[in-house]
Amino acid sequence: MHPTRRSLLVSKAQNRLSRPKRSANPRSSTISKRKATAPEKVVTGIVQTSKSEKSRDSILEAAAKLFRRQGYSATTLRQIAAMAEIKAGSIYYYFDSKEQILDEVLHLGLLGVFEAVKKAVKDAGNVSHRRRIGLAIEAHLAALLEASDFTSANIRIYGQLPETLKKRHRPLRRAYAKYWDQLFLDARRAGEIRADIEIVPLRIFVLGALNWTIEWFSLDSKNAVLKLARRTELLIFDGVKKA
Amino acid sequence: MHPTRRSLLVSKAQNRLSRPKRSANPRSSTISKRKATAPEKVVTGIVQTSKSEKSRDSILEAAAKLFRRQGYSATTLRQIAAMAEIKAGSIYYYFDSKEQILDEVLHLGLLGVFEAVKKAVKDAGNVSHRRRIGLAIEAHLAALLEASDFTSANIRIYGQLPETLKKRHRPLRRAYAKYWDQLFLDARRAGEIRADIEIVPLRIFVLGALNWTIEWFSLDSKNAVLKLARRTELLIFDGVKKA
Amino acid sequence: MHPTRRSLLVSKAQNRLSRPKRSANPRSSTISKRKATAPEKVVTGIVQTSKSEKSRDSILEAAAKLFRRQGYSATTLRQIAAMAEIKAGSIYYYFDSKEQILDEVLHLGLLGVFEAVKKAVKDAGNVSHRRRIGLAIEAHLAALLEASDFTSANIRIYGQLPETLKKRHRPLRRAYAKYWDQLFLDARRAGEIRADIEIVPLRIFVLGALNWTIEWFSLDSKNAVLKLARRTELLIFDGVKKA
Amino acid sequence: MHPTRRSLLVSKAQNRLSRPKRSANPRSSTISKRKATAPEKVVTGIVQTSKSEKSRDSILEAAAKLFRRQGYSATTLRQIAAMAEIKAGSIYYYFDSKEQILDEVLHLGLLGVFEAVKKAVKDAGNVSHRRRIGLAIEAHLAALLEASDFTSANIRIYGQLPETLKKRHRPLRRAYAKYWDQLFLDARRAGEIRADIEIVPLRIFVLGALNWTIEWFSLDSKNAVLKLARRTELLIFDGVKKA
DNA sequence: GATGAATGAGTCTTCATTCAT
DNA sequence: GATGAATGAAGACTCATTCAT
Repeated sequence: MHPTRRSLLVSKAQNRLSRPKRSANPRSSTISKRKATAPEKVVTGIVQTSKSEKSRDSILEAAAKLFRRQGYSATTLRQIAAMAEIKAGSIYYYFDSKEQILDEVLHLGLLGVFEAVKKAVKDAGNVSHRRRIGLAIEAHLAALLEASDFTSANIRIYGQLPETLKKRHRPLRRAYAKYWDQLFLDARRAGEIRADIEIVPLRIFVLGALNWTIEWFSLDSKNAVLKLARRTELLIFDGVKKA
Repeated sequence: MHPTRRSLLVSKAQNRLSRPKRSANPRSSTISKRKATAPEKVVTGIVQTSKSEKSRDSILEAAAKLFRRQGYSATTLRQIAAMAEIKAGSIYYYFDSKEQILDEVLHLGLLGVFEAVKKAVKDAGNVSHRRRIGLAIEAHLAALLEASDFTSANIRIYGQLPETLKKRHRPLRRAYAKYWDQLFLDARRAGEIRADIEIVPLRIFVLGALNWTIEWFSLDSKNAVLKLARRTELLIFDGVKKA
Repeated sequence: MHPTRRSLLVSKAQNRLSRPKRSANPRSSTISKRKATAPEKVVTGIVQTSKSEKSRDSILEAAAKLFRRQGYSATTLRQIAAMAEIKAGSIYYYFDSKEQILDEVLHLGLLGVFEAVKKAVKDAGNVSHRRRIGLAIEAHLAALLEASDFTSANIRIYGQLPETLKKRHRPLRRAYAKYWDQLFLDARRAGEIRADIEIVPLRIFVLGALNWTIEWFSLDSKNAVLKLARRTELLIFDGVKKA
Repeated sequence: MHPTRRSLLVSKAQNRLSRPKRSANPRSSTISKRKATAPEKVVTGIVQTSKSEKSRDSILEAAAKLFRRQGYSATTLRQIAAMAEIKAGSIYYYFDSKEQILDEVLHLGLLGVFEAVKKAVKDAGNVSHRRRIGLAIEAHLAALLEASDFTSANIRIYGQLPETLKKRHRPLRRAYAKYWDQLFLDARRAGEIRADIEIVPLRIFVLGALNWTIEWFSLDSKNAVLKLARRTELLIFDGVKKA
């Protein structure tokens, strides 16, 4: 995920995330974006993240990596701090609680796949529905297996979180599901998917097969993800039986 | 899982599980099976578990349910004790550590699906390979979604455990994977699966799709699992595209 | 320590030890001695300890050994039970509490040296004071290093016990100290010890040197204790300097 | 023990003690000594310990006092914390475990006597061997009975610790014993001790007599320790018998 | 006589969190 | 911005003790 993208995501996240710790939190993304327009940055054309923001990001990245690997409960703030190369106490300069970090990680993770998939589909232009879905599969897998740890953290830990923590993310999750349903629906309408296939079970089936890859997959060869995506598309569309 | 079955599983588990807390652990299922031959039990034909064993089992069951729901780290011994209706300290009469409980839950869970699937396949008799695989799918889903919480706990939490804890279960996991590979291999040899389908990716794909159901599925209608199994078999074999 | 002796000690201990657990405690040594006069035992002339008493004794012996080795706090009832080859719960058939076991161990230990020393001195007959003290030294060392673990347990752990537990044993301890003081006093009066030597510091010095041997000594050669005793007597009487 | 001395000891201890809790432990005495060169401290000439170090030291001091009084097992971290006037959890900011506290207490205690004795002997200058040994005796007794609780804690509890804990301290203990052996050896070579006296038993005898004083001695009069030392020297060299 | 099963109080230890500096 | 120091609540685990059988 590029810094630019990240900043965007953070800013959106910020909107729906909890109570800023201090009345005027200087690290709210609103301000950071404002800072991004500051002279010296405009010059380079690159979004320079301030030192402060770098810390904030490295906390999130460390958290994502650890959540993904060990789960939420098993991850301590000290582990996160160590990986982010700061002291545990400093985390509270950026976040109100461990829970808030989780919230942000989850949100960024979901936003990550969602936007990647949408972009892939949009960039596809005028192609067959099968191809469009194939590209969505590839984007989903890439977000999960290649990009950042945010998406994989989300997929891995979401199921085990208490209701309270899940609640906030349900709308976006539902939206993502709907997006896939639409892809399949369009394909069925266009006759590229048999009429007797029910959409929701299909989506569950497909996303399940995709998400489960975190448990087994390890990035070895160059375009492993691409190959995996192709194979998966093939299985889904053609099935396994002899014609 | 029937008590009978469970006892069997426990006894096997016992063999490979760590240091029995007391030199001669009287709660080993070996003894309980011996007890099962006592007069009054022979009459009823039902394996009566002793009070002691009931406690042990209810600890395991509670642990499985909680591990499945919240993960290993987030589950406290007090929660397990509360659900098993004993006091936390008493757990240590039956187990040496939380880790040992985990070990046993994981083992029973894996043994559970594995034996269920093997049985389903064996009982199928002389049927097509597709049918055989369909039955395996059904058995796997049933173990995961209907039977006990052991299998679902295993599937859900395994990925987040530290290496040390996973290690002990790897052999059986590998055996289970091999078992599925064989099912697919046989089907391909018999020409029921296209020759260009690679077995290992297929198995990963299929088991992923099955396992992921824990994240979404909730037992509502009567034969929900059966329907799910049929639909999944259809997707896998026929794919989604129009003939 | 011979069973006979032991029984005696136990009976005395009993008198000053705490509240019998049950109104009519069948294991009080009074009763056990009565049992010892039962026909079949009179015949053999040997004090046969009943099975019950054997358990009681082995608990005490195990406790002494463990207290000596690890201290009182670090020793668990389960360790004692294991070494006595019974189950932890059964200890409560013989003793009211861990504290009571301690009490008895301490008492037996002190009584042990005390009586051994008195006997050695009495058996010496008409000898020089130096010889008498030499024999006392030997007896003390033998009780400490050879005989049972009761005396060494006492010497080792007494200093770290809370006041409440020490209190009960103070009278006997004082009596033992007085006994040694008398030995030295007699020797001084008889001119075998210089007149300028103060008795109490001398006794502290000597007993200190003797007691400390538990920390270093290990029984290797046959009459190691005897040699140690001789050497110690020599050091005490002659000192180290050239005549 | 003076703060200065203590700091020194701590720093040496630090070197050989286990895994500092955090990569760069800021409470190492190295830093504190550096701090000691800060202006205001140079003025007073007194080593001002930082607040942090004060806590660490008071934990150690409390531990030493309690270990000495009750033994290691019987001492709880809450007791240590209470005496050090902090909360139990805070102990873990400075130490990894109760065991590490023990380790440090033991080490400081042994180092304490050892250095005190060496210093006393070195400062003695050109004196008779008897006088030198007399001074060593005095220094040993002073370390044990007057100075800190570290040495007395060491002497009292060492014998009851499990092998694992003793192991680390054996080299220094052996070195201390060797040091005394050398003192006696020199004296014997110089003809101040009879040729027939064996060194090792003599050292055991002498140190035993000295160490045992913890069990009885209580500081009452001003130069009680000095008197005790003189008396002990006299007993050792001249023995008790009439010339 | 003896024990299997259980418990409650307490132990060491961890950890999110706070806050003065 | 950042951290060193501290804390309280909770976690896993231990242990003396109890008691029905």
